[in-house]
Amino acid sequence: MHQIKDGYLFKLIKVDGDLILLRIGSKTIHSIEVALSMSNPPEIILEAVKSYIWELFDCDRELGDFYEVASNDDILKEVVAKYYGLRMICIPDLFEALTWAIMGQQINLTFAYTLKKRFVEQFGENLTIEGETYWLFPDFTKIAHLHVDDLRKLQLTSRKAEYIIGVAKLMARGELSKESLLQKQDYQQVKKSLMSIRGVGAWTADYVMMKCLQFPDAFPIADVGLHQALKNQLGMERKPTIDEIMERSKNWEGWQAYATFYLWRSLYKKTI
DNA sequence: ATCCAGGAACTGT
DNA sequence: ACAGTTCATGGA
Repeated sequence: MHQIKDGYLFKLIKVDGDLILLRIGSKTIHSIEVALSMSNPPEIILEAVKSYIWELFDCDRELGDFYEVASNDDILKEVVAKYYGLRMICIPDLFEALTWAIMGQQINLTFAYTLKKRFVEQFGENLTIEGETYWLFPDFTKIAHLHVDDLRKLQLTSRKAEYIIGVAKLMARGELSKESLLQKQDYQQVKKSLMSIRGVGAWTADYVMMKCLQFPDAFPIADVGLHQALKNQLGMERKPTIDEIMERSKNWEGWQAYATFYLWRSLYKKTI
């Protein structure tokens, strides 16, 4: 879905039917520089690219309050100092966010990435530039027509295949969209709507609200990665219980998604 | 081998 | 509302 090379992030997007490769860089900490594969793009495309980038990195978020909260929190103090400036890396496409969350349920991340790669390379569009191939996440209209067996071949379980095709069908019928979810604008209402979808429980709903709908207070509290990170940060020999996390996260009110994201980041040992 | 993964639906109480 | 069971498969 994306590649990082020479300090640039490459990402393929589709605007108005055109596939456009973005080369995203940042020369100073207060700027983002984007180059397009399309020459002389019209203004309307430039605007679409700008809003995409803005959403991808959650740029409307003012992080001052979060850092204020985190600097007074024993758990967050360290990760915030370490990854200062990190913003939520969002998944603007609702279908991608839901599908990815469903794929990743109850399996290790390595295998989840394998599944996603197979899914994308089987059903997604791609563009090859200078010998490098870039992929677009599959469109829900295409997935809506599939059968469970089509996804079983990729080693998705029958259940997950049903869930993913079900989500695609809901979206294809116009019964589920990012716009309609965002119109609710009340945390519990949005979460309830998401959880009414087969295959979407509390964890997935919160994950999607965090990574796609940009709720800074979304909190996938049952997440095992979060538990692992907390165990590490607190130097515990066991993972914390849900009750313990509820207690310790009281300070994070309003910023649970960012707290979770920074803690997830602490699990990723490889230095970029 | 054994445990467990960035869970959720289903079933029984 | 709540607890236990089933699904399902690769990574470490």
